Amino acid sequence: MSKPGYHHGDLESALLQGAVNRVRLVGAEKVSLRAIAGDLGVSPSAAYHHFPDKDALLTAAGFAAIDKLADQQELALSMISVIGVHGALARFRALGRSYVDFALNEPHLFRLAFGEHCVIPDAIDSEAPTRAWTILTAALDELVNEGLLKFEFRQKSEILVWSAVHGVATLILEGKLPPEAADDLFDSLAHMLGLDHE
Amino acid sequence: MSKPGYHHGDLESALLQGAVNRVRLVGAEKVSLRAIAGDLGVSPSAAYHHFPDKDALLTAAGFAAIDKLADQQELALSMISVIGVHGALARFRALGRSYVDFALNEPHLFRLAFGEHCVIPDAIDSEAPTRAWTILTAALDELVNEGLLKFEFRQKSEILVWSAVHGVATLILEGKLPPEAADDLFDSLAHMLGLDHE
DNA sequence: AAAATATCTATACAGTGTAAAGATACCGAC
DNA sequence: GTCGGTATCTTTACACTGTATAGATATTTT
Repeated sequence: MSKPGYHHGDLESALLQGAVNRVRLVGAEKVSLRAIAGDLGVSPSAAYHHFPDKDALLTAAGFAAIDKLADQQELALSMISVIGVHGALARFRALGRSYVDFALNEPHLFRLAFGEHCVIPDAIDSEAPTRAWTILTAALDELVNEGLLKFEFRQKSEILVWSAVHGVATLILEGKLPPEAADDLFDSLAHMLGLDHE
Repeated sequence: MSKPGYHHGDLESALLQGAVNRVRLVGAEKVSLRAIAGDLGVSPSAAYHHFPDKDALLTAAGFAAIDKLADQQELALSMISVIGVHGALARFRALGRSYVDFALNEPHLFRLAFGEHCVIPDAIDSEAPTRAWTILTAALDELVNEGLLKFEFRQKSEILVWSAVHGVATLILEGKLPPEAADDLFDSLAHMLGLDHE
């Protein structure tokens, strides 16, 4: 499936992977199609049989990055096996931490994923909600089920929590807030949602 | 100061203004230095006597955009002359609205202002806080003075509020949340800060 | 007035995305 | 199997980009 002949075999996914790698290293604005093609030992024009243009390839890479974030979040969740109240709280916090950590550890992928590429039209009431959204709602559901979050606040909590966590992640990333701001924010969120002690 | 001779007279600020205009229209990634120079009837190389490279010019344009946002916020604030409790609440909300409106009305300027250009190192406890920060803290101070916001929550409210508003603005801008999410967020924030009725 | 300096132009070069045409390998129909 | 069609890849070419270098022109200093 990856024999080096005239035909590559699976150039499409190879290009995508190459694009992700390059973006990861130097950022989306500085990756060149020719470099990605060069890495694969392939002519620059070859890409045009699999993607309409460079922008489309980067967009695909961006969606891959979104998926990587979701993977990381699920991994972070899976590492907390505690059940009950403490588990729900720990998972809630871990969700925020993994989000911010991804932004700081993979700044270029994070920027691509949430930049002007990868614009999802009307996501929240879309019929195919994004994985990140599903993960978040599940965590909030757990908080409600444990009696930690009042049901009447749940709906609007979705927007508040995602916005706040995404905001603090990007503001730290772009140097507008110091790294400690993340934990402060988590404290505030937990407190204001009424998730404090016990 | 702007006579069309061999020497332009004030090329530096003209370039900056031209850069802002072009970014506003097509986005930072698609502006070319040559186009900006062309608009001014000037050779492409001329810019290099005023900015080290294209990136520096865009960065300067980004800081100009940050200033435009602050202008817009102050303008929004100035239009609310009510004093007392209701005034404090209205100003708090107007601050959020103008932030989100700027993002939606000037998406390209907003992206540039908060993108990887214009990275301010360690902003929050910097000795020269940004105007946006000053404006926000003033609004929160007013809430405290009016007895609407408990003093013990003020400090962390700064981070929470800015993060949430910035987050919802970018998530709406990039199609991850619907436009109505902004008002929902303001409601949540007001409610959770204890700023509800009366 | 002459010399020094700042500002701008002209030219050139390497690198970019991508369109067009030709080469090569695969795949299904006979 | 063989043949033709098609998908895939290469070659070549073009317009465009940022920017380095060297020369022209105006301004400022002496």
